[in-house]
Formats: sequence, structure tokens, C-alpha cells
Amino acid sequence: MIDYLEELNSSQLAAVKNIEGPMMVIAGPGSGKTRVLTYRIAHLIKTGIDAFNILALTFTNKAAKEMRNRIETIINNSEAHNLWMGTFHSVFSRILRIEADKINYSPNFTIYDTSDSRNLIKSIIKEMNLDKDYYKPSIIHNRISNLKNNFITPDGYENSPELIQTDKIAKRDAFSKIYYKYNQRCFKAGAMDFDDLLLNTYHLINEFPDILYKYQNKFQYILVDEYQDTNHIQYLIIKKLAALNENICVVGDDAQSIYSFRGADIQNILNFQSDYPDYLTFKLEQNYRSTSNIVCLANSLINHNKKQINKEIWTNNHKGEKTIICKTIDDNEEGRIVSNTISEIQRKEKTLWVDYAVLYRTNAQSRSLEEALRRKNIPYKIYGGLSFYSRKEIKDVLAYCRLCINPDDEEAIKRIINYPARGIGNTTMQKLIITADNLNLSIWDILINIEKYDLKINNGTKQRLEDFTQLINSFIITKDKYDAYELVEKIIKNGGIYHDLFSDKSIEGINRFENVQELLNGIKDFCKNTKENKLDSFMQDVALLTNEDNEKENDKNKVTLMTIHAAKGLEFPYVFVIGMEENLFPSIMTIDSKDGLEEERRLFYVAITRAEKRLFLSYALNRFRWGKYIDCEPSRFLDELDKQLIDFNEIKITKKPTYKKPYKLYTKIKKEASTKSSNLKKIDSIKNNLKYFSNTLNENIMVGQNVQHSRFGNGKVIKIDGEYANQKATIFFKGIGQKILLLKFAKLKIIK
DNA sequence: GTATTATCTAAGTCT
DNA sequence: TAGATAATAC
Repeated sequence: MIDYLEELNSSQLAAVKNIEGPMMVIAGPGSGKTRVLTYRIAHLIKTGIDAFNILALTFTNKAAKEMRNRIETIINNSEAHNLWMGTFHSVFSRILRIEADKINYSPNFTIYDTSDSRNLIKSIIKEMNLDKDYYKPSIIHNRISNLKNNFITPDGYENSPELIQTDKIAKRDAFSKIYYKYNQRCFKAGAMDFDDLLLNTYHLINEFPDILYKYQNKFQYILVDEYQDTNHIQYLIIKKLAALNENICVVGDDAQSIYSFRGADIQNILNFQSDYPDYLTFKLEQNYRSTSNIVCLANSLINHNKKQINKEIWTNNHKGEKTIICKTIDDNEEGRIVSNTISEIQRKEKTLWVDYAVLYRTNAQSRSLEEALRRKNIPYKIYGGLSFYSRKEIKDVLAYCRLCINPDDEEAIKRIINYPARGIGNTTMQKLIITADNLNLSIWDILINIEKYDLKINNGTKQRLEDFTQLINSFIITKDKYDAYELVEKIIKNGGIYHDLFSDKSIEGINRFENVQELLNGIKDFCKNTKENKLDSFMQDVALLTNEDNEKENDKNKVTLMTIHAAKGLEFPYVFVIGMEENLFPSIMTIDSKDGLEEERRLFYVAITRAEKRLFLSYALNRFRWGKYIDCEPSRFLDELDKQLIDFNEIKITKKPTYKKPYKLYTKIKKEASTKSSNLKKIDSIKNNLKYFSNTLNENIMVGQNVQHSRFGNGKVIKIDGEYANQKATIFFKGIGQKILLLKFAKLKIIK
């Protein structure tokens, strides 16, 4: 057994050993916060507290998983399995599924993700014939989400002249009606959105004292990580749950609060102090992560913020190198410089790729980076952006699955009632929705009793609807007979998805097919690893999954590309923060308000403090944004950094290559080629361009070579067909078999 | 009702 | 620029 208490410094040890009572740990970046949390939980269990009685709320599911594993090794038994540990959303959805009947939901309720919610709002706006210039789904949704997070129901909204006035001015008089309808439709569809998971949990424990009591007794020890990023509802729920025992430990850092847009409220830290007057504070101020230069640089930045809890972050680590700020001509050059620098350091210092991270303010910035890294054959992985689970083909398959579990799910029905095309169009769908809405029933209720209602549809359409109902029913009937994998396989085959995807031989089509295959593989793994291998179990938290939750083995040693938000809690030896420009970072949306600006500064603080050994900052004078080049100015944050800790422009600006930007060239060609124009001259010139393009990107892949593919792993090239951009390689992958891949999309790396 | 093409419009961070 | 929507032809 590891003697865990030996590995802590005095303040960490004090925080770990203080078992009873309310306590707050203020933990600077790199100060061993996760260590304190894991050791504290391990210590609780070691002193005889039952793991069943511990609740730990983390910020990501990945963090929870890692922590659980570490606790398991520390305490050397499997008791850690009994811990309740996860994000607020996943823990609360688990409680809600157990207690669903109390609030008139089925335990199999659906979780609507952002796009489900927005689609629903969009159709409500359409049904109400509202002016879509004033009623934009995303704005309405944000507003609803904000209200929910501030605990304001539609009725509460109606009672607030102030809120009503705000919407009146914005010409959104019908807002409260939309809000009301949205809730009603979610409920009827047996669905909760992300905010409902919190709100309904609050309702549950607020209105059912026996349930509150049950969980108060169960969760005798509560730990909350990243407390600075909890919102008001989360605060209220924790407060209620902890009220009986008051054994609550919150861990956070006000300087790293970066989620106010999601309702996070630093006020929660102050509330904690007034709620539990006899609380104890532990400050972790020693940074073990970064060089002293980086720690001082971060301090010099964050001192510009007015709102702060007093603390002094310091380190014993050696000085290290200065931070480099690099000016570049445009975003493409920025990408090139970053990738050149990475490969240079990698060559000199023999590091792993996983030691590098490139961080940015917005997801859109990843593109120029990707291009540069690919050109240098540097393996990378992008986090965030379009998640695997938000791809159309994946959502389609999951919509079938959702219907099997909860046929009332309106968004799922809308998604697939005509996918694959079965002749049920918009008009029919509108009739169904309106009838259901009028009768206060779900669409499925109408479908299964279609004879009973006068929908004014012709017999052909009616037959098609009946066929659809029959199809879904056939899955529902057999859903307990098969495990999740078998059932989804049946759905894909019988539902016509397989046929639809398989017949599409375009590049995108092949890609979609592969994605569905990957989903199936994921479900197969799930079935192998759990006893509860029915579809119900698989679907339970699928809406709460993110890309990080299904990390692949061969993704491990890669350069990380992610937003700063996503990088919270992580650390890397080498960190690049790109796009240090006004209007981008700080974002243009925040520069008008002091609070907004302070939050952006905290965000930059988070970015800086991810770095262990070296930090590189860069900005471009020109950036391709919103379809055109715009002039940029360096970020004001750069001026706020201590100049003594910085070297400007140490990286030499590489000579601009003479070729045009391949990406642009390619999209242009794709567009031209698809217009089927038979202008010979044009095609000729396109061919020449493509030749150039494919030569630059494919790095001369030849028969017999060993190559690496991001998904399939290592393989050998057997055959190459086609010309230029249409070049296809037949490759044999170990353990997977033969695949035909289009070279320009396959992102192959030659292995020597 | 469906598939294709032309036009318009928005543009952030995440569970 | 890219995604959504409107317009058009089948």
C-alpha cells in the first residue's frame, strides 16, 4: 500500500486529515488539488467511512474516472466502486432515474442535448408563426437556460415585470409563451434538457422531504471539485444535501473561474462562508507544476484583476526559460511556426508528442493548426469541436435507439420519421405535431392510434406512418431479448440505415459509414464490459458523453489541440497559446464589461498555468475570420505580463512558401468540379492544380509502404488507384483487414 | 414529396 | 467560410 500521507505537504495533509465539518480548500494552479481530493477520499475510506456514504462531484467524467482508479490503487481494494462520483449532471441524472416516478417521469427519460433543445424551440417558434428575426432559437435557448439556472420557472418569469420588460424591449413579447411551451413539450416527450437535470433534482429534494432525507443520510460526506464553477442551483442542491451532516468539502480557485456564461457564480464561495460560519479554510499556494518563470508570469497577469481572494502562489521549482511571444504575419504562418517549433523541440529533447498542447480561445482556430501539423507529419488530436456524438449519422442511429427506450421522444421522431426517406414529409409531420399539441399527447400517442384521429392525410401517407410505427414497435418488442449491440445492429439493418449509408460511395458517405461502424464498436465494448448490457443502460448517459470519454488507445501519444476551457485541470510540459489578439482573446463579446474582461483574464491565467516547462504565446497581424482577412492587434493581456519574463520573437519567422494555400485551392476545385461543367480547359487546369495539391499532401505514398492511420492503426499499402485528388489506396490494417481509403482524407503517416 | 441548386446570414466558451 | 434556408425542377 502507498503511504499516502507521506506524499503530502503540510497544508495538503491538513486538508486531507480534516474529516468532519464544512471546509473550503482554495487551491492555486498546480498545487496538488486533485491529489488532495483523491487522498482525502482514500483517507475517509481508510478511517472506516463506507464508500457508499461519499459523494464526489467533479467537473468532467474523465476526472472522476481517473480519480476512482487512483483511489482504488491507494486503498488497494475495490470498494471505490461504491463511491458516487461524477459530474453534477451525471450524478443527478442517476438520482433522477431512480426517483423518476415522483416527478412523473419514466426512469427511461431522454436527455435533450443543446441541438435537441434548439430544434424544439425552432419548431415552437415556427408553429407560433413568430418573426424569426426577433426569435432566434439560440438566443431563446440561452435565455431559457439562464432562467432555469437562476431558478426561475415560467410562472416565476410571469411574476417579474423586470424580465418581461427586457423581452418586450427586444421585441420578444411571446417569450414566456415559448418558455412555457418548451417545458411542456419536453415533459410530454419524456425528456429533460441539461438544465432540467439540475432543476428537477432541486424540485425532487425540495418537495419530497423523505427523499431528501434518504440522500442526506446516504451522502454523509460530500466533496465538490472546481467549486468556483458551480452555479446557483448546484449550490442550492449541495447545501440541501449537506444540511444534515455538514460534512462538506469544496475545492476551488476563484482565479480560475471561467464558466460564468453557464451561470457559474463566484458568489458561491462567499455564500459558503456565510452558510457555514465555523468552516475551515485551507490554502494550497505552493505550485509544483510550473517553472518559477511561468508562475511569476501568471501572477503578474492575474494581479490586474480586482476581484480576488487574497493568496500568494509561489514555487520552489527552478527558474526555467523565459516565455516567448511571437508575432506572425497571419494565422497560417502562426500554425507553421507552432508546428516547426514543436518538431524542433521534439528532435532536440526527445519528448513525446503528448507533452505538447496548443490552446486557443475558439474552436475555429484549430484549422490552420491542423493543416500545419499534418504537413509536418505530427500526430495530433483535437478535443471539442464537433463531437463524435453530434455527427448527423451518429445522431440518426441514436435517435432510433432513443425511440426504443422512450417512444415519446419528439426530437428523435422528427429526426428519423423520414430517414431513410420513406415519403413522410414536412406537411405530414406538421399535422402530427399540431394534433399532438392540441390534444396534449405525444406524437407517438397519435401514431399508435392513428385510426382514432382525423389527421386529414391520404391513405398512402397513413400506410407509410403505420409502417414506421410498426418498424419502431418491432424494435421495442425485442429490446429486452437482445443485448445493446445486437439490437442496434438490427436497427441499422432493418431500419434501412445500413442500406442508405452503404449505397453512398462518396467520400463523405464512406466516412459516415465508418463512423456508424465505430459507434457499433463502442456499443460492443460496452456490452463486453458490463453485466447490464441492454440498450437501456447504454443509452442512460449517452447524451452526457463527450469526446474525451471515448479516447482510443492509439490516440494516446499525440499533440493536444483544445480550447482553453477544455484544458482546465490539465497540464502539459510545452504549451502554446495562439491567437493572442484583441477581439479574439479577449473575445469581442466581453470587452465592454469589466466582469467579462476579468473573466477573460482568468481564462488566460488558466492557459498560462497549464504549462510545466515552457510557454509560447503568439499573435497574428492578419487573420482569416468570417470569410475574409481582417487586421488584428496584439492582445492587451500581453502588455500586462511582466516584461522581464518574456522574450519577443525568438522564433525566426519562416520564409513564406511560394505555393498557394492548398486548403483554399482544394475547396475551390471541389466546388468547380462539382458543377459538372465540361469546359475542357478548365478541367485541365484543375487537374494540374490537383496534381500539385495531392503531391504536397500525400507525401508520395507508395505500394509496399507501412503507414499509420488515425483510426485503424498501422497497415501496409497494397494498391493505389485513381489520379490526383481521387487517389485511393488499398491498405491492409492488422486486425482490421483491408480498407480502401481516399488519400487526401485518410491523413496517413508514413512509418519508416 | 424529394433532390438539387442558389442565396442568405452569422460568426463563443460547455454539460 | 459554412451552415441553413429558400427556390427550383423533377
